[in-house]
Amino acid sequence: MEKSDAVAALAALAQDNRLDVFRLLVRAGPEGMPAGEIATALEIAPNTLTFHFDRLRGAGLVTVRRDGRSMIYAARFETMNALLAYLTENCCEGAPEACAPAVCKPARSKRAKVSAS
Amino acid sequence: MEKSDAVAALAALAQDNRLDVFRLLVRAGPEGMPAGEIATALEIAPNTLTFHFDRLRGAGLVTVRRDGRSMIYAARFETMNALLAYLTENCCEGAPEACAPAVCKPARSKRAKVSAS
DNA sequence: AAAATAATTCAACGATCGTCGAAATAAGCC
DNA sequence: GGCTTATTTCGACGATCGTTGAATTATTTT
Repeated sequence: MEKSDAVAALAALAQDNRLDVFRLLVRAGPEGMPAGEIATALEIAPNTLTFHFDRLRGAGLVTVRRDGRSMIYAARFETMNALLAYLTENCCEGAPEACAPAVCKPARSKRAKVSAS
Repeated sequence: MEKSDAVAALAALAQDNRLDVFRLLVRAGPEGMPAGEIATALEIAPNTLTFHFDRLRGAGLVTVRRDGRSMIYAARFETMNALLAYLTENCCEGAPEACAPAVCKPARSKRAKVSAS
């Protein structure tokens, strides 16, 4: 992961609503969650949510697909792991054996009911 | 670590110059580095650097002490580890056994020459 | 005390951020 | 076709961001 990618991912997560959205998507697992459901769960206006999705998507932290009239957003664990790897890598330069790499995996393989925070 | 602390730390790291500063301080180890040395290493104006130090310090990622007319800044590994723990924790809810926690340690115990970038 | 060095403070600036309201687009339902 | 639902687009707004130049404070040196 490049430094600019890391900055983008950090910036994407460095905001209350977006961090909530991402955490919710992580808990929702790889199957993701429709935008409307996220909006009601976190009490964020739909248009504001779109704005945040754009930023998360720009940072590669989220994917979208259409399902009927719903947009299903899902966390990209690959990017999150790359970010964690980048951050730990920086801390361990010169002494890699002292550091434990971080791994981010979905909480559940099957979609599950998730409450807001 | 609280969510607001995590957002603060993420925001502090989500900027090119600040990420560079923090990485440099991590490599410098617990003994830290004088502000002027950082300024020349990264080619950042001293007043601009002060601005970024304030933000890093506000997020608890950095400490300062005075040494003569120099200000010595040092990375706070404790906070960085708390951030990494917070981020991985979010990814592992419901399946903690699937996740490896991240640890951030100083690269060297003794102060060493460090180049920019 | 005067001069030099190291860092901070302050006001200003354009740029980006996060939110809102209103309108537009997209897809399913009658 | 019209009607409803789901989401996005657009323009606007105040707020914060990152940088700069000039002035200031703190400390050491002579």
